[in-house]
Amino acid sequence: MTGDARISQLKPGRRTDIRRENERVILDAAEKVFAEAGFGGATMQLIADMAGLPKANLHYYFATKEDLYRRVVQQIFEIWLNAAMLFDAAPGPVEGIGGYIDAKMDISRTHPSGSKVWASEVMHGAPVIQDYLETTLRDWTDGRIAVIQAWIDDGKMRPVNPRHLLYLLWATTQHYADFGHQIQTLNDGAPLSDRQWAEAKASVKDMVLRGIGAI
Amino acid sequence: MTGDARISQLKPGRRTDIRRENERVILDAAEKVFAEAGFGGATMQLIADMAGLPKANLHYYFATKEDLYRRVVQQIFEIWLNAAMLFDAAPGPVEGIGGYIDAKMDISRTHPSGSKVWASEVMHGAPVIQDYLETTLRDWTDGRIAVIQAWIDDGKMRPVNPRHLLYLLWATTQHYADFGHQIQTLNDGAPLSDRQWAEAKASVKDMVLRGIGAI
DNA sequence: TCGTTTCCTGACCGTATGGTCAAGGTGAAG
DNA sequence: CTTCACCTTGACCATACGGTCAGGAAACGA
Repeated sequence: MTGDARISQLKPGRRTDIRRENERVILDAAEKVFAEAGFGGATMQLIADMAGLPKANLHYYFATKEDLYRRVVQQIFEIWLNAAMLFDAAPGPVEGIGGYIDAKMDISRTHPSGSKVWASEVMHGAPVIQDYLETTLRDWTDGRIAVIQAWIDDGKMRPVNPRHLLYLLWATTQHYADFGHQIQTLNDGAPLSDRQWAEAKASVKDMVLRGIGAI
Repeated sequence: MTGDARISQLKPGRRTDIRRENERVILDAAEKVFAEAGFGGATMQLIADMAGLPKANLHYYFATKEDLYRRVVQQIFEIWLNAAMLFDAAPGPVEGIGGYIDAKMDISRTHPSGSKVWASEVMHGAPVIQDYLETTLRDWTDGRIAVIQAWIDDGKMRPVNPRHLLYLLWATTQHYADFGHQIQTLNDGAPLSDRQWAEAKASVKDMVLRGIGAI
């Protein structure tokens, strides 16, 4: 009880470390609770319990529930963007889009809560991250459309509509996180095994890359 | 639109008509509010305002918020199932899957709120419709997998994993409803026009049917 | 007309929630 | 040891929410 395993710092124990560590714990708990209950259904008490901290302590680090939620969504957005970089260094659609599918599928498996929070936020009209949609996401989308168009112009894939290809990629890869519960239910209640995840990734890549004439 | 002209009965004014009409108005309002705010974020007062009825009147027709929500979700589930019938009467994947994509895309356009409520329900672990997932949806899925497998065996399409093909279809078509706000934002803030919807449907069908070697 | 069933609704209630606060704890620097 | 900035938290508060209820208004059938 006294030996709190929360902080495993050995040497520094700096104040900033306490802050960083607690913010980390709270954000992780909040991501789960927001994903499972939605913004309205989530309660600060629930998040506090899951974080193993008293509720008042959350308000010391995050002024309001909305502030906490905003931080969670921003965190997810960065993960999306990082995964998106695979697109650029690729010589063609097989590596670029194939790698993007791999990355997004991996994220759906490792960060399902984040994906759900993002989906929920967008479904509710993106009250918190509307500006991100209008700036960062739009710019990124335009850039990727240009890359795909270049591949098309180079004859590396069929002339498909790049925008709707992106939507198909987003939809399909995130489906394995957002609708993970439905997929699990249709899998006799068991989470997808390593083998099944590999099969899912291979199937998606196969259908998409064939669909765009890249293989 | 849920006009405020609640009761436009001229002749019969039957009791059952009053009940039916008010339930209709309430369910429509509830679908919108649940879609926009989630179950937790939705309030009976909000639904009442949108329905143009006093809150106490909602509780006359629907005992609890959860009852009302349950009815909304069931209503959506039936729409899904109806659209799914197109699958059966088709001689091959071009008509069957192509028609299914058309139908699902149309639903995404005409019933975006319903799709969002369904998505939200599943994302939160399907607390209300878990039994539907385990029975009706599972049976339907197994049946469609058999149909697709038969098409594959008949050489009408490439041997893809039918289950993951279904997931790709669900994900992509519902994406246009669930992420409609994001799509609209990336479309300069304007809803997709008739022409753009047609382009979306054509693009999805083209990529999918090519991906499975049906065309 | 009267009686009965159904519908309508303002006022009310217990509870749970987001948020506040003041008092106390903690650790490092001087 | 003292100081001081930072961290912790039980207790508390105002509000908003889901739900209740009693009493009245319509809508029928007879």
